[in-house]
Amino acid sequence: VATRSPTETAPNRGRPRSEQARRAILKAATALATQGGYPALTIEAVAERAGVARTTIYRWWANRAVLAIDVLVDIGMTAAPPPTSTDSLRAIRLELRRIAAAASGTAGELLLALLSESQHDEAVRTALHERVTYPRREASMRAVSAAQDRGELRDDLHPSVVVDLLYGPIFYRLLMGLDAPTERFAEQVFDRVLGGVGM
Amino acid sequence: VATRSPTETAPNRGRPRSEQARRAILKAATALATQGGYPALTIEAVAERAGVARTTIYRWWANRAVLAIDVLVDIGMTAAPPPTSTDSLRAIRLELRRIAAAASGTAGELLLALLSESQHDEAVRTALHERVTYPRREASMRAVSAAQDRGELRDDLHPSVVVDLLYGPIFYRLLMGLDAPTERFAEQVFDRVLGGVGM
Amino acid sequence: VATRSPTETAPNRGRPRSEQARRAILKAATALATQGGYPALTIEAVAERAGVARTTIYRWWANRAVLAIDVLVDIGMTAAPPPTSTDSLRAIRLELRRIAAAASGTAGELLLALLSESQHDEAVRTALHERVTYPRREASMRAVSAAQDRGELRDDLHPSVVVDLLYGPIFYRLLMGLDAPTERFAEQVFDRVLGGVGM
Amino acid sequence: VATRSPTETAPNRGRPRSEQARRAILKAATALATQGGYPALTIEAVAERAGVARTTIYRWWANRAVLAIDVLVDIGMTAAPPPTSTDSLRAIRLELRRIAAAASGTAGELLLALLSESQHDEAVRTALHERVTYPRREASMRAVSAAQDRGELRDDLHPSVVVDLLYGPIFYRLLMGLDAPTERFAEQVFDRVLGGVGM
DNA sequence: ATGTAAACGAGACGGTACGTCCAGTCTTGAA
DNA sequence: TTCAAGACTGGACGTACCGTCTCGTTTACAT
Repeated sequence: VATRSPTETAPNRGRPRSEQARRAILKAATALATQGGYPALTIEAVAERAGVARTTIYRWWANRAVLAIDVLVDIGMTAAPPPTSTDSLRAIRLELRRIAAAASGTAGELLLALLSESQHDEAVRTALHERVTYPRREASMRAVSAAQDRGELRDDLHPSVVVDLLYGPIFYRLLMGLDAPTERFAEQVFDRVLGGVGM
Repeated sequence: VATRSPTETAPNRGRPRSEQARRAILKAATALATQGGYPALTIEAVAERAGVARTTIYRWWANRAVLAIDVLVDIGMTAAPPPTSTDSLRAIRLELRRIAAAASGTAGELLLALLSESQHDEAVRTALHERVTYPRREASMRAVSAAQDRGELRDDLHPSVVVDLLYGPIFYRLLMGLDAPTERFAEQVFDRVLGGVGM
Repeated sequence: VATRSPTETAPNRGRPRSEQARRAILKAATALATQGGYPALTIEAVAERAGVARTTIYRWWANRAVLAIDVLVDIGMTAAPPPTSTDSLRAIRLELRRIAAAASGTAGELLLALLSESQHDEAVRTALHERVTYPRREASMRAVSAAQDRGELRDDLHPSVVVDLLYGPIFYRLLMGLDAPTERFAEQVFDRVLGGVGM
Repeated sequence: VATRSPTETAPNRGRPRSEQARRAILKAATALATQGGYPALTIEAVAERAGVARTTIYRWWANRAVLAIDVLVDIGMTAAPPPTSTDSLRAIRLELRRIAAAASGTAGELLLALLSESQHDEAVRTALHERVTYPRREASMRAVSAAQDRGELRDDLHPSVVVDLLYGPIFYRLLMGLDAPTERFAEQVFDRVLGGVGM
């Protein structure tokens, strides 16, 4: 969870940041987002609930969007910890199920809102990619690449294409508000992407 | 393009609705959305640009979200008219390319914003599904179903799963702000979904 | 009591200004200023007390200073109505007593605060002069001028000098926070300015 | 120039106060006030300009108002040093001219702001009187008293009334933002207060 | 020489009010 | 009835300073 770094000049100058306040803010923000989604995650409400001054929030988070990113990362880390052994296709299949299960809640909601926000805020876009999108995506791509090397997958495809084929359908259902992606659906996707749907 | 219907009491009483105003509003809204996306599409700005009173907009559109839906439909109809002959897999392949080409612009941006909005507004969610999501989705599902009947596709899969496998990757790239989905990518997706990526 | 004029285009367009709101605002502002002086006269407090939205205040008053001017004028008009018959020296003597009596309260306090504010806000300075300072000052100068014409006063002095000699001591005590100018003091001032203090 | 006294327990314990810092603060504060008046005299700006921590300012000055008083005294001492020989009417006439010349600048501006502030801050009011208002006023009153004893002035007037008659018009013009009091005006005032304006 | 008390630099914190932007509603007169 | 105009309520924003607090660091006197 990375916020603005404590104004980096000398290492230990000035009053140290209040860890307590930071935690209270994040906790309050998470609670609010869980209950009312992104619209409920106002700086004002967070400040009140955390028992913290509004200015204290602004000192560390530039706006509510980047605070929401921290909340999203927090939730995501808990609900679907990033895959550790990304070296096999099996790991991807598992990860797929986890994502499907985890994302159909506050996490998915926040993600959607932030993606929308990120279209007009460079900083949000960057943060979202660096802290949410890319880490998992690249782990997956490495796994795909390894599988290609082992001869388990066609190697005439860029790994990103394979990753998109796998994750795309899950997030499609999620973001478009279609039927929620079940774990069963995730498994079907995995199997059919590997085997194809043609005769 | 469906707005509120002219308050239905007696058929033709009072001043008739100004068709000109309706068009001016939609045109202004489209222009604003094209330039600055959803955040620029404020009722205030639309009213000024269309030379129309704010009240007039609210008389016909419940809020800015549903106005944006009309804009989205307008743009979508032009950029990627809904498939006419949905009876062959070829048609889906073509549709896929069209979507990939069309959605990487104002349309995709608006869609994302509206999806975000729809999470806390029942009416928006319904309108978005009825006027944007379902029509195309159901046409695609019928095409898949027909292909299954003709024995061109495995028939142990629900058509919706196949549709998600095809459209998912495209919209995934689009909505997540990854590399824009190119037409080439669309073709790869189609081919690999049919043939599989395994060895 | 002049605020921003109702956006002057066509005469009777749009929803008319709410007289009720205007009065409630002014009443609330006066009450707050009377109790806690200028510092208590915050837009926020006025809005709450008047049961009015903050934006409504800002629509008609550019900032709290010009609102305070209206309050000052209101109070001043009541406590010391501008002299009607300004044609005799007797009138000035009376006016002097009235000012001395009236200004030692909320009015004096507001005046001081506004003078301070006006030093860095052109608009406030102008409004203060046009609506508070000049009207009375010019009436007094006309009275002095008339007295000079009648031969009751030396005519080798600019009327403004005479006015300053008369009003200066009163406001000096007032603004500098010295002993409050009593009516007795006002009379002494008048008499000694006319007769001199020398032997 | 009186600030808080160095926490008085044991006589000479701990690190001694930095005279250099004190001077830097006062110099910075004066510069800021000269340029932008009282509003520019923020603790934050002073601290930065003086290269000093905000805490250091607060250690010696209770708030920005009393710091401003020190600035005012500094400026006043330089621009219009207090009269040395206050024993003759001539000295008052000179002092009057000096005041008129000096006060039409940063000094007058600060004075006005501080008078305003002093209305709701007992400590400021006291300090302002003790360090600015009274010293000069009492010197003037002694001079008047002496002149009365010598038979140069009517002795049926309290000296404070005479002082107000003399200084009032000058400060009236100054504080009310009327035409700046010129030295010529100061002389007229002196002469007319002694001789009267009547026929 | 060394311990200790106070000053100092830095900066986080709680807090108040500001003025702004829009949203969506209400009220009027004219078409 | 609709339309244009515009006043209204209301929520949240992000900013600027205030004055307080809590650190680590420095400095000089008193032991």
